[in-house]
Amino acid sequence: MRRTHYCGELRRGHAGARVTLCGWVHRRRDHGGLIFIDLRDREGLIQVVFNPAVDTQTHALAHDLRSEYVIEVSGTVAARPEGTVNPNLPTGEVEVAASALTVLSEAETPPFEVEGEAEVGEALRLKYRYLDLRRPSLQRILRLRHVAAQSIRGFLNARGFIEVETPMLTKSTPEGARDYLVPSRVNPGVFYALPQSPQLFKQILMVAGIDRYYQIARCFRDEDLRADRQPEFTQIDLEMSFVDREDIWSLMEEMLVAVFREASGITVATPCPRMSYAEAMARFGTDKPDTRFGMELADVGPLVRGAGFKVFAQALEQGGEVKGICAPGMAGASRKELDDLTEFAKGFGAKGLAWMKVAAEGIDTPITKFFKPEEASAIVHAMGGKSGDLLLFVADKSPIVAETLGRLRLHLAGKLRLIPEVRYDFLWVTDFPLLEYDEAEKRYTAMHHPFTAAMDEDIPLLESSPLKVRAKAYDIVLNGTEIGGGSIRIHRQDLQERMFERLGIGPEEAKAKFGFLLEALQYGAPPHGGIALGFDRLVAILVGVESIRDVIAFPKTQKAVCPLTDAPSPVTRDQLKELHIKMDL
RNA sequence: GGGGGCGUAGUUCAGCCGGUUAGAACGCUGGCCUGUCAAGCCAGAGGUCGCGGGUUCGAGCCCCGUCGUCCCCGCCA
Repeated sequence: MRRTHYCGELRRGHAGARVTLCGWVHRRRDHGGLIFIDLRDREGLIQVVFNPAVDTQTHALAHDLRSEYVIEVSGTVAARPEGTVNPNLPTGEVEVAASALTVLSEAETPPFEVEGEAEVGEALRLKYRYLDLRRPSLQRILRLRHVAAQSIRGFLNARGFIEVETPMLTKSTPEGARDYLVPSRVNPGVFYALPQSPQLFKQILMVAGIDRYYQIARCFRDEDLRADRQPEFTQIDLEMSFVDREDIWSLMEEMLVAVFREASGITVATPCPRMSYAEAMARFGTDKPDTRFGMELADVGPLVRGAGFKVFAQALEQGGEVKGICAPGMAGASRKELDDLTEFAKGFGAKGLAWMKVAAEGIDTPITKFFKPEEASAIVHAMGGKSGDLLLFVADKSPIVAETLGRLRLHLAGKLRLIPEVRYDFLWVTDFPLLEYDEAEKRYTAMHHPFTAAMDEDIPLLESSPLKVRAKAYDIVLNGTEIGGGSIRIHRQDLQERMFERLGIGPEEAKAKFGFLLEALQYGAPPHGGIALGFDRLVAILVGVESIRDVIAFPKTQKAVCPLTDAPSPVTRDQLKELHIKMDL
C-alpha cells in the first residue's frame, strides 16, 4: 500500500507523523514561493504545503500540478501556524509539509469543476459520471446508500431471512409493464425477459419451504421514465410464510426504524398510522396521501344538494360528488390565479372549478346567487374556512373529483409552503380494491397483481360484484411517495385459477404463462405474503434529493440512454444473424 | 403518443424592440508573488449562438422542422 493515511482522517494528534498520502489535486494555490494543494481522497481534504525550504526539488515539481492530477505525497504532518487554521475543514488544524511528490496520473482539464458547487447540466454530469461521482456530495450519497443496504441486510439476517438470488433471465409475462427481452442464441425465435420483479420466484421459494426470503433485487421495466422511475431499479424484496398482514407491517416498521436510524440518524415513530384505500381517497383524493399537512377534502354534497346551482346538482344526480378544499390565506387570489387553478383542474378531467373567498364582511363568490346566506355559511363552516381563505370546489364523477382535488391540494400546499421539510410521515394504505375495470380493453385487471389474495369475506363477491372485492394488499407511503407495496398471496390453486378467469386469462393461457406457479401451488403451498420497497426512492428521501438518478451510480436519461456508455447501441450483422433476428425499422 | 421548459465560450448564465466587432463570472494558459484555503495582482486564449430550412436590407433574437435534455400527462400488474 502506497498510502499510510487517508487525507480526510488527519487531525491534530497526527502532528509530527511522517505520512504518505494518495489522491487527487482538488485545488492549487501557487504563491510562487509557497505552493498549497488541497489533496482529496474519498475521506476528505487535506492541505499540503510545498515549501522550498523543506525540499527545493519537490517544490519545483509541484509547480506543474494541475486540477485532478493523481499524486502521491510524502511529508510530515504539522500543526498549522497561528492564525492559519481553517475551521471549515475537519483537517483544518493541520497540514502536510511535502518532502516528496510523485505524479501518478496527469489529468485533462475536466469539462466541469469537480470542486465547484455550481449546478452543471445533468447530461454532461452523466457523460462524465466518474468526475461527477468524485464530488463529495455524490460520494456521500453512495456511501449512505451502502449503509442503508447493509442496515437492511443486517436487520433481515437477524430475523432469520435468507438472501436468495433469483434469475435475471426469466420468462416474459403478459400482465404489467413492458418487458425487456433477451434473445436466446441456442433457442432461435424465443426470448427471455428481464424480471419486472422476483414476484413468482419468491412465491415459489415459499412453496420450497424457505420460509423467509429477501433480496436486494434489480428490476427492469420498459416504460417511460420519470424523476422517480428508471428502466432498471432496485427493490428490497421479501416474502414470508405463515403470516398475516400485520406481521409484514410490524416487521417493516421495525426495519424502517433501523434503516432510518443507522443511515441518517432519523427517528421513525411506530406503529405507523394505517388508513384504508377508501378513506385515503375520500380524505386526500389519492392512494398515497401526504399527511404532513392538512387541507383535506371536504364533502359538501349534502349541503349543496338542495341549492339552486345546476352544476352541483347535476353532478350529484348523476351519482357524482361535490367536494372542496380550503386554501388558507388565498382569498386574495387574482382573476389570473383563479384562471390558472381552473386550467390546472381541467388537466385532470374536471370541467371547472368553483370558488368562494371568505372575508370578515362575508363571502365573495360568482355563485353567490345560488345559495342562501345560511347555506353558504354552512359550507364555509363545514370546510373550516376562516376569514382570508379560499374555498375551491369540484363537482364531477367521484374519481375525477378525487384526482383533481388531490392534485390541487398538493399543488397549493407547495405554493403556500405548507409542507414541513424535515418530517417523515409514514402511512400504511390498506384494503385496496382487488380489481379495476379497464375501459379500453373491456376487462378487469388486477390492481396490485394477479397473485394477490382477496379479503376472505369478499371472495363470494368475485363473480357478482368484482369491483367491491377488497384485496389483502397494502402500500407503505412516506411523505406522499409510495415507497413500497405488497400483499398476502393466493396460495390455493383453485383460487388462483378463479382469479385468472376473472381477469379474462383463459385456462390455456394461464397454463402457458403461469403453469409453473399453478403447478407449484398443487404441491403444498404455505400461506404467504410479502412486500417490495423501492430502494432508490427510499435512499432519495433519506438524502433529500428529488430524483432517483441522484442516488444511482450510473443512471439513464429520460430516453433510457446511458450517456457514459452510449447504450443502447447498434450491434453487428453477425450478432443479429447468430440470434436469428431481422430488423424491421 | 401528448403538453411544457431549456439549448449562446470548457462551465453557469446575460444578451433590450430584429441593427455595427456576441458579453460577465468561474475555469483554462502565461507572468509576478513565502501563509493561502473561493488566494491575490497583471496579461492572454477561448464562440458552427444545438442542427436544417424560411422571413428580412439585416436573425443569437421572429417562423417552420429536427435533435438533445429536463418536468408533467398517458404508460408504469
